[in-house]
Amino acid sequence: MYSYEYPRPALTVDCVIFGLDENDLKVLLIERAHDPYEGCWAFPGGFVDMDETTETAAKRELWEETGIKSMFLEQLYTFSGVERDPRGRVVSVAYYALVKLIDYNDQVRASSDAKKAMWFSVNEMPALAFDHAEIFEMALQRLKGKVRYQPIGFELLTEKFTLSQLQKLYEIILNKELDKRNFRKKILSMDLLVELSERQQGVSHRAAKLYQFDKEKYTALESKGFSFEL
Amino acid sequence: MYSYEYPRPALTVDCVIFGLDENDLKVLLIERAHDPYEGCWAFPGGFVDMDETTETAAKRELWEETGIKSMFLEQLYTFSGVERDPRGRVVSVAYYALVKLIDYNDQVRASSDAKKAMWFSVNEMPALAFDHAEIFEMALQRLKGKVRYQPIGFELLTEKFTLSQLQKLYEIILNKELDKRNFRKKILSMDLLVELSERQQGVSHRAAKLYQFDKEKYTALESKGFSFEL
DNA sequence: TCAAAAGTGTTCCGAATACACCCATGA
DNA sequence: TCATGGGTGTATTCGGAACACTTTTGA
Repeated sequence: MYSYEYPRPALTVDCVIFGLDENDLKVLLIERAHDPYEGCWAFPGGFVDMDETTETAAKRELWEETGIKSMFLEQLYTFSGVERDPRGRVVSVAYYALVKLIDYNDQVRASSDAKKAMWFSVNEMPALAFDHAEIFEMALQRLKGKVRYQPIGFELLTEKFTLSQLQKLYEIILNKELDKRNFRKKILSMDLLVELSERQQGVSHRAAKLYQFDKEKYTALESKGFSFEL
Repeated sequence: MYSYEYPRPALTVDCVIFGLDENDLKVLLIERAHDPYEGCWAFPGGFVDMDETTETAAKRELWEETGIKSMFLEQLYTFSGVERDPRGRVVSVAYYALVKLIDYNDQVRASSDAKKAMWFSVNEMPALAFDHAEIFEMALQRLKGKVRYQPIGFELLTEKFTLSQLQKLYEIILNKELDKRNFRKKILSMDLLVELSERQQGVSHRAAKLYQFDKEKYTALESKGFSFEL
């Protein structure tokens, strides 16, 4: 038992994990096995230990619940509604993460059997536990906003990708169609993509060139006041 | 005494309060009266009560420490470094606020005597307690970023203002000079300002027209997908 | 009459948009 | 040979940036 002179809220983290498949932006949810909200879907999360930051806690939860180790992770917002957890006062620091979905599909599915984790399209979300619907809304808004002026979209793709895949990504996230020629013109003019000598494999049409995002180049440009904007 | 099965970090809020005077963007600091960091300057803040959200707590602290009641207030970031407070584990949710400085100068000064509150130019900051230097940096960056695509700058001015004052505001915050004609053209073309029939008083040169920000109009436009961008 | 800030338009340039056809490949 | 997506250039429009002089007012 731990005693304090004044009462303290419990502190947790919750993670909104975004992944992209062929046609959809998805998030990973976990089915709750216990009350409250038993059977309800919720974002993975848990208590913050005394010797870790909230960010470390978020990474740990992600690892424990999905097997995903390294990814883009950013603090979203701290939710502190007095009644947000029926068990008592719980303040939660929410994070959002971007993962290369296909890389981790198997691990997640493996851990699914134990914990019932599942990817849901952001357009077909089930009812969520606690105030997670609010967290979700904010995470989606943040992603939509951020993707336009920071090259974080690449975190959702594999290392090598075609320009069409990249365009599709933006179309899915921003939820609007983009012109192919204008998109390519703009993205290539930024000089952040490396054209590889490889090409797409096993497609029944002309194979597209593969590209890679050059993070060093981006960091260099950024520090010189360059702004990525789609 | 309050006892828990697992240890819990203490939860606090800290507030970065921005105000604008003639020539400078300023923040309000409080001189610490006790250890740790006695005599050091720090942002106003304190513990979160069990029956209030972090936002409520931030507003309360602001009221207690400065007498300022209503202002723009937004969550900044949650700081959770394990060693950020030498007394033990303390997680702090930081907020930033924008106030019409001249309105509150007196109240703040009144409370100054008791608590030693003082406005510091953001360009002449003293050493800060805890990790408050980090909080400050983030708050300033956030303000600079946000001011460009949301009309929050008006929160720093009085109800009625001249276009030159508004331009000065942006020049101070963004830290660069703007062209007068282009600025006026742009800001007026947004149709968010109401031109009043009044004029400036007591200046020893041609008196400028006074304007007012039309919040209703902005909310209406915003919901129709309008984007404020300077 | 001088100092100090208010107020006002036009030109130029670059970026964003709109738009349609041929090419390569595997089935 | 056909279906499927890959790949490419130009003309137009719109917004941002640069730029200087006249007006008003109180001291």
